[in-house]
Amino acid sequence: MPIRLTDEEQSDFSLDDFATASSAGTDVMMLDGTGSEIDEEDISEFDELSDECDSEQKGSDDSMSSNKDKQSENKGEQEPKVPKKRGPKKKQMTKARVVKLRVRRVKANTRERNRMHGLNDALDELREHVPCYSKTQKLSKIETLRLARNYIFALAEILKSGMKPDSVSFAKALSKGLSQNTMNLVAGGLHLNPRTLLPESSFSKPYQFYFNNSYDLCSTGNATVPYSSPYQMQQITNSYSQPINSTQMPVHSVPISRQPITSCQNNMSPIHASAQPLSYMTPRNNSPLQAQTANSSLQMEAMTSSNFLRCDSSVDYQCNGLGPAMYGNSNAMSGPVPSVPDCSSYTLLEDLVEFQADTHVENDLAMMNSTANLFDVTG
DNA sequence: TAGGCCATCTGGTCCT
DNA sequence: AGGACCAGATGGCCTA
Repeated sequence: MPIRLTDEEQSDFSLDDFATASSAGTDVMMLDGTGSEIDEEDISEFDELSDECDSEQKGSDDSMSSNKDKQSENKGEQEPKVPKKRGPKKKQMTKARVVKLRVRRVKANTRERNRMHGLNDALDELREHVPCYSKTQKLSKIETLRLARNYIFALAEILKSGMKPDSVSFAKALSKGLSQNTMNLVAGGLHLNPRTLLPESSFSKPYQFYFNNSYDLCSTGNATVPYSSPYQMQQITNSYSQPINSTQMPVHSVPISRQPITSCQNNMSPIHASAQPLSYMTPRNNSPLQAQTANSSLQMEAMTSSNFLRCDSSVDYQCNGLGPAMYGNSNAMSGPVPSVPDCSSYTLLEDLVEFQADTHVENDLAMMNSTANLFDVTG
């Protein structure tokens, strides 16, 4: 039922009343002296109208038309004649028109507010589907979008390469271009020491030691024994992000993962044996040796840090039957590990996303396991 | 206290 | 014509 306002009633109808009626979906109709509805006017006159409103509020008793007349008279005395503006003649401003345009503006504001709420709702939904989801510490809008972009890239790379990245590389891929705070969240979500995501220049001395000494750890789980076998290096193009400038190397070398993805259910033979390693696994602007040693030191840091859990452990725990004890960290996993669906059935990115949506998580452990499951993708 | 983030208002433009 | 969309402006809140 629309609200019908006569000329007198319009002046008593406050903006709050308009807002209330508008948000309630109630139409407010303006009636002229004869009781018929007033047509809406050209909104381009709103500035002029506002000025007139202001002058009205200042207590001028003069009518608007006489005000205009006075203004034009003054102009005529002081300034040379200005050629008339083209276009339709502006209609005379009346109180009803002021109110009417105001109503239109209030309606538009309400629509805009609702539109932004819809946008924010969608963003909230997106927040729930990227790593590091937390109800208490929400990611900002821009960080959410960046993280989602990184996440999509990372998952796409996994699907493309069929190779399982270690958690540090995965975390670094997710953290590209994010603020330090969000980086910390990413690291926390993957149960890594946030320092592992710092650029190597900011490593403290012990980390620099690892960086300078090319340790490599066997990813089968024993954190105390350096992996001694030489491994292959391969030149790849970093397609994950554009180099900052052309003088910085667009080509990186990374070690090929020695642990191809295996089937969750039956430990089938390694797949994608000839697959390309993940291009985003390499720290940017590193020499091949730096890439190798930095990656190793990061793995060392991740595996030896007693306060942080490697995400890999849950992957292997669930998919290869390896328990967390294999990582020499008895505190690594606490409580029951949620059951894992058949990872071998997740062959498409959509399935991955759907899987994570279905397994919407409420806490870090569940989130970690859910994310960890995404490592295990079969072609 | 400066800076980041956010919600809201606003007017312009585009689309249906 | 009306609504959707966009970007600028503004003020409030929070945090380092």
